[in-house]
Amino acid sequence: MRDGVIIENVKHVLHFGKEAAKLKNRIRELRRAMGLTQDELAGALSVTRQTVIAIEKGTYCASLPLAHRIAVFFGESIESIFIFDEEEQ
Amino acid sequence: MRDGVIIENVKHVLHFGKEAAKLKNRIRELRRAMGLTQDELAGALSVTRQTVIAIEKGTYCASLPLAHRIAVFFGESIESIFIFDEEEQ
DNA sequence: TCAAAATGTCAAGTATATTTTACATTTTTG
DNA sequence: CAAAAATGTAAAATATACTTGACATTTTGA
Repeated sequence: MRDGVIIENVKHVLHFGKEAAKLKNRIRELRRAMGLTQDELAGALSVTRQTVIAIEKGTYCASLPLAHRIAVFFGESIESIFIFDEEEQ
Repeated sequence: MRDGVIIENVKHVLHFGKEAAKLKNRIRELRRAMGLTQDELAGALSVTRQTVIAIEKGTYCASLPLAHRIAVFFGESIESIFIFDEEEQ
């Protein structure tokens, strides 16, 4: 036990976007319609491929700035690309 | 020096939304037009008053789900409430 | 068919958004 | 003017978004 020294080492427990579950999007569909790969889209949006994967899968929500870049890139509005499940009471 | 044990205790350095600088919004204006207090708006949006303050001031960006709730609350689109400075080349 | 390209997964780190608490300043109003 | 209400500020914690790197599986095409 070495002198009673305790080092707490839990940096962050694994999270998984609670909100994201409610938020679907049409990104995969739009990306494929343009014949783009995830990597190419990631480049166009200045994010990593992991981010594209996570957002397409709904693992978590895009930030507002990213949502805007996505909307601009596909020439549509944020609200037409991201579908908010209507149970906001 | 007590036996060479080093406990690093820097949890997180202070950040300040880099993106937020580019993102202005009309929330204060819209809130006042409805005669609402920050606290009342916060309640209506299910966030704290601090969050309303920070977003009105542009300290950081709202998340996409919150941006959506704000848009619904004021009956406008996300893009009409949040103004993205156009230097997204 | 088999190699390359595309997609998926996992883990740990960094960045940013949001909360909580507490107090200070400004604005409103009796 | 003084009290109350509204707004501002600050620090530390938690939640979520995004990155990096490494490797596994699926899909595609010569």
